[in-house]
Amino acid sequence: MLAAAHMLDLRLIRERTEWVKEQLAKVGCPGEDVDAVTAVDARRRTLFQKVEALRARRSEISRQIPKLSAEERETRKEEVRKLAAELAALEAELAQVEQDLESKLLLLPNLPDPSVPVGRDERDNQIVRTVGEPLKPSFEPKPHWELGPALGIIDFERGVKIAGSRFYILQGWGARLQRGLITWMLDVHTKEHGYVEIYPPYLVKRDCLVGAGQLPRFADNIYHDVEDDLWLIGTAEIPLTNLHRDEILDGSRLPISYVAYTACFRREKMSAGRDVRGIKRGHQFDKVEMYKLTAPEDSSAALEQIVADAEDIARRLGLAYRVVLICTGDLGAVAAKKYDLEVWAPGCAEWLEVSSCSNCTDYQARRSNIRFRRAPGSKPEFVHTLNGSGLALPRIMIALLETYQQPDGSVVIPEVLQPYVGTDRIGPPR
RNA sequence: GGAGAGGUGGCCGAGAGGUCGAAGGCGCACGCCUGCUAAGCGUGUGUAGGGCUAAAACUCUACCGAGGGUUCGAAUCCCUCCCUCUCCGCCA
Repeated sequence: MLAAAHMLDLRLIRERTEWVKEQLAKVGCPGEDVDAVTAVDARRRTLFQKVEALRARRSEISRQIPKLSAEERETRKEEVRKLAAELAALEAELAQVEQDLESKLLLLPNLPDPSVPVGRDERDNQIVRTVGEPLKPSFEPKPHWELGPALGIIDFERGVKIAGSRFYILQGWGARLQRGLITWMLDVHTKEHGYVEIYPPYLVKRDCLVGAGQLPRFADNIYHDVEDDLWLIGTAEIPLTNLHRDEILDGSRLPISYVAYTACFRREKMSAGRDVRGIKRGHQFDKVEMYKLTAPEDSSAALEQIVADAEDIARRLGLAYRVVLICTGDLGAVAAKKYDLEVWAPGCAEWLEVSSCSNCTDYQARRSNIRFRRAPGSKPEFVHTLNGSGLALPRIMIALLETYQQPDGSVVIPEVLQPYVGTDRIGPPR
C-alpha cells in the first residue's frame, strides 16, 4: 500500500488533473510533472487490483486446506505455490511502481491559495502595509558590521578563525542583548499571545525533513551527519511539524499554538557570495518560531494572527517594518500563502526579512500524517499547519543596533528590553 | 558500551501456525432504566485502500515496532534492524 505521505491529495490530482495543473503552473511547476503522476497512478491501480485478487484467492484456498483430505491437500498446496510465485512477481512490480509514484508525488509543490497574487519572482511581491517611519538619522548611520566590533560586542575575525566564513562571535553586551531578546520574545508569545513553549531537538531524522517538506528538494542546504543519518534543523518548523506526526488529534484541542527558540543551521550554498558581510546571513543563527495546527477552515485567520503576533514584536521594539505578501512565483514549495515581515535597518539601508509567515494548509500534514477528529467517531481529517518567525535574532539585532545608534557610537536599548538585557545603553569598551 | 526483559487496538492485557482485526477489562459513543449524585443494563467502538450501492448493508486487500525469510497459511516460527525498560559502566 502507498504510504500516507504524499503532498497533494492523489484523488484530487486524479479527478481534477487540469485544474491542478493550472494551479501548479502559477508556482512554476510544469504540467508534465502532474501528468507523470497520473500516469504512474493509473498503472499502480491496475496492478494493485490484480494483486488484491490474487491475494484473495490465495487466502481462500489456504483457509480450506485443513478441511481437506490428505491427497486433496497436496494438490491444493501445489496450486497455491504456483499462485504465490505469480503474486510475488506482481508484488515486486507494484512495489517499484509505488516507489516511483511516491517520489514523483513528493516533488509536487503545494497549491497556492487563491488570494495569492500571481507573479514571476520576488519583484511581483506586494507590500501590504508599512508601519512606522524608516529612520533617517541626522548623522551618517553606521552599518552593524562597524558598530558591533567598535562596541566590542561582535567579533567576526575569531568567528571565522574557529568555524570559517559566515560565523561570528557575540560577546559581552552583544551576547546579552541576544539572550534578552530571546527571553523577552518568548515571554510575549507565551504570556500574551497564547503559545506553548517547546524546546525541540536540533538534530532530526530524515523522515522529519520529508514531513516538513525540506526533502527531497533542498538536501544541499542542510547539514547532515552521515554516521547516524541525523540532520541539523534549518528552522524550528521542522521539529515542530513532526511533533504530532502520525497522530490523530482531538479536534477540541485545536488550534494548537507552539513557540520554540532554537538555533538554526543552513549551508547557504545557494547564496554563496551574497550578504557575506555582517551577521545577516550566517550558517548558524537563532530564531524564535511560532507554529500553529488548526482545522482547515481556521487556517486563513490563523495566518493573519501569526503575522499580527510577529508584527507586535517589531512594533514594541519601535522598529519600522513592512508586511509583504509573497507572489506565487516566490512562494516556495510548501506554503500556500506567505507573508514576509521586513524591518528597516538604517545602517545598511535595507529592509531585512525578519520573519516569514506561512500557511502550509494540509501539505505538511499529509506528508507527516497529522490528522484530527472533529468529534468522537467521526472521520479523521488532515490538519492545517502554519509557521512564522517571531522573530529571527541576528536581523532583529542588526535593526536594533542600527536604529538605536547614537552620534557618539553608543546604542540605546529600547525600554521594553532593558529589564531583560540589564542595561539602557551599550557603550564602547573602555 | 556490556548483560537481561520486552514491544499487540485510545489505554491495560490475552493470544503461541488455520475465519484473529485480534478474548477480557478500562475508557469512549449511542440507547435504556433509574425522579438527585452514583450505580445498573444493552449496543457499538481502529486506520488506509478497492469492489458493489442513490446511500447503506455487504464484501475484498493491507496493517499486532520496522524490514526480510520459512509455510498452502504467521500477531504467533527464524534472521536483521529500531525503540523501551532493568542492572552495570561512562558522563553534562
